[in-house]
Amino acid sequence: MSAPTIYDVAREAGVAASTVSRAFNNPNRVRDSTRDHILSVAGKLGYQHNPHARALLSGRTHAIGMVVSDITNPHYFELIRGAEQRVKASKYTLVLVNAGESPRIEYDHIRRLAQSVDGFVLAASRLPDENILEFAGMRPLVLMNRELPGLPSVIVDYAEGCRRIVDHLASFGHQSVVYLAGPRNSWTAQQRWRSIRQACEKIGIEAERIGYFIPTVPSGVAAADAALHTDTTAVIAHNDLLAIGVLRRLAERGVSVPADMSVVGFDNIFAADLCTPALTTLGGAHAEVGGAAVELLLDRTRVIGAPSDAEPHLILPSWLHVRASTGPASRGNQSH
Amino acid sequence: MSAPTIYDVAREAGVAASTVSRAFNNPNRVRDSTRDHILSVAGKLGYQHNPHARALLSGRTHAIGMVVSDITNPHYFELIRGAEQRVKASKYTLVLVNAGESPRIEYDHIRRLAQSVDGFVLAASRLPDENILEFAGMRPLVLMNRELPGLPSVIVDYAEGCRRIVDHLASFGHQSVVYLAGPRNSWTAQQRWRSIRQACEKIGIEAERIGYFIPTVPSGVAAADAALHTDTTAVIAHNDLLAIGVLRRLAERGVSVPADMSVVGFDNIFAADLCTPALTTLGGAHAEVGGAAVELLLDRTRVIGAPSDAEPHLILPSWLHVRASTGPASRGNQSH
DNA sequence: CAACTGTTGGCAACTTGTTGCCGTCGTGTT
DNA sequence: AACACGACGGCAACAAGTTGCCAACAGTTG
Repeated sequence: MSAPTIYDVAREAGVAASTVSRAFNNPNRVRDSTRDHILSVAGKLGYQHNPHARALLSGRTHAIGMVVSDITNPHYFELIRGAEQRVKASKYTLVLVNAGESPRIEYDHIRRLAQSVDGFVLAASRLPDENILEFAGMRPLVLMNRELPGLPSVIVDYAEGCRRIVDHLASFGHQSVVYLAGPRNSWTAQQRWRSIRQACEKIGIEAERIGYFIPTVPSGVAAADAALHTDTTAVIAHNDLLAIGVLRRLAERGVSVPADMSVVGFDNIFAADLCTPALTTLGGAHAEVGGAAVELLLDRTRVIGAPSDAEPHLILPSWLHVRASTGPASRGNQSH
Repeated sequence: MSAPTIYDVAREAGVAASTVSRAFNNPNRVRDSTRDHILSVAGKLGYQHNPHARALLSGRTHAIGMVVSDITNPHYFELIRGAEQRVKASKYTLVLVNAGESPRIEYDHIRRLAQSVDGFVLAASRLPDENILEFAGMRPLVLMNRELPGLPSVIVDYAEGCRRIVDHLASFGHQSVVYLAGPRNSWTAQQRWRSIRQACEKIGIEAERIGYFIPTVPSGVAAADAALHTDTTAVIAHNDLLAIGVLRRLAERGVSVPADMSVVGFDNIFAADLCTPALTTLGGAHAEVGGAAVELLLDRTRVIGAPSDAEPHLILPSWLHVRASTGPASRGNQSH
């Protein structure tokens, strides 16, 4: 009726339960012939490890958790795909949890999951540093698109990317840019704003940040309206979803893109190439970020407790996809 | 050092471990004052249940698994969102696993997860009936957008939806439609083709099915090319991703939509409204499907073993979003 | 042939939490 | 005052594995 245990296998194979256990975990502690016999009996009975019993003693669950701040954001697709690809090659299972842009939900989920997985990768976590460090003390943990001293992380090179965006806009004669910021507690939002400002300073154009926006299409309404209150000719939206929302709103309000306003996004999601006008956006090696993060995590679950002195910080390349939403700056667009 | 156990709590509180256990699980088996004392000691020590130890004995894990056939398909967003919403109101955790359109991966994942969750919801499973029944014997299980006699399921009303699509196309004067089918092992693909054919028969227009396509944008190339080999004036793609791929390919080949060819999709994903021309597509109460499936599952994890005689089959409504990709049939488009 | 070494497999203790069963204690009833 | 009963808490067995330690055995060496 219920699932067979090692005891069933042991009885059937005429050995002790401990021998069955060793046949699986410690193959060279049992003779090859015995081991083959046990494995064949186990196969015949359809034996499967009970993950709970195993985890109870060993503390290892052969699962790793991937926490994404919003699973409905297509940006994470490539991250997830890359992570899965890498996990598939190991004996681990990837469990996904969605924080839905809520730090509280993210916190609760991780806390609950902490005892059920061997480690975490956090994608663009919205949690404050203290919380992340708290979890890092419980399980190995790797950050994606977020940095925190002492913890391993893999990020896309947004600093360089922001420079490219600003250079691109400057080359079109724009004298100012507005950054439509992502969530307040998003590390990438901080990072992008800093990089944009620095790049602007360097070449002598104005930079302004507006708001904190939830990076979704509907937020584009508020973001676009706020941008129109300034007299900028170029906006950089925190991500493509927000940028697409901005494009829509601008169209509604009769502002033509890129003639009156240039718009840039981040992530190069699939829809960026579909909207009208097609969106200029910063892409990156997202799948590689996912894969590398899992790679680092698996290293850390094997050898435990290397003190977090010189944890690796991988920075993977980004590149600008220039499409139709950016163009030459208009002169004297004071009237909105 | 390591996490406190009930034994630590018991020692600290001056009671037996069993009393601590009962204080949590069976509150009226211990006196209120004792219970309060235990809970306060537990709080002070930061005690947390070890889910593995608990699961080992009770078999309950307070987690439910949601398996989606391809997490990068935006169609599942609403399903996931609805499911999460409903789960949040319970004490359960939702773990997502992605099958990536591979039945083998789906099978392995479910098999591995089977012992770690209290039940499953399968979204548009690609597994053969036998496998699903096998898993249904192990854990409570609810199907989304798939039907299987004896198992509870929640589906969108694609039958009615297909009728609406066909009526819509017929009202534009189309004399034939081609269905660009989804994966061979997709129940919805079968169901849609059957419904389309019946609807066409009823009103006397031609229906043809082409291929089995992986429902992604890149597959649209092959699908569009195949459609152009016929002399139809209207295609119904298995989902919006495929439809968008078809739109792209048609544009590449200079076929104008909807003048030369009408295109319809399924799911009403967010990009359907962005592409050019905007896509006519069948939407549905997807979030409600997710919520209802979880609801049914939670019912089944509480009361176990009601024999699967009259399991509920919920059918939630669908509706057609008419956009720019459908229009009057062209006359005599024999030349491709 | 005895002593030594290495391989192999079994026993039993251990992981944490749950639960059936039993003893004790206090209160109420007759 | 004796008895009965219910409430409460403890003991110990149990879930399904893992692992330290020991014993048995085979093979090698002196």
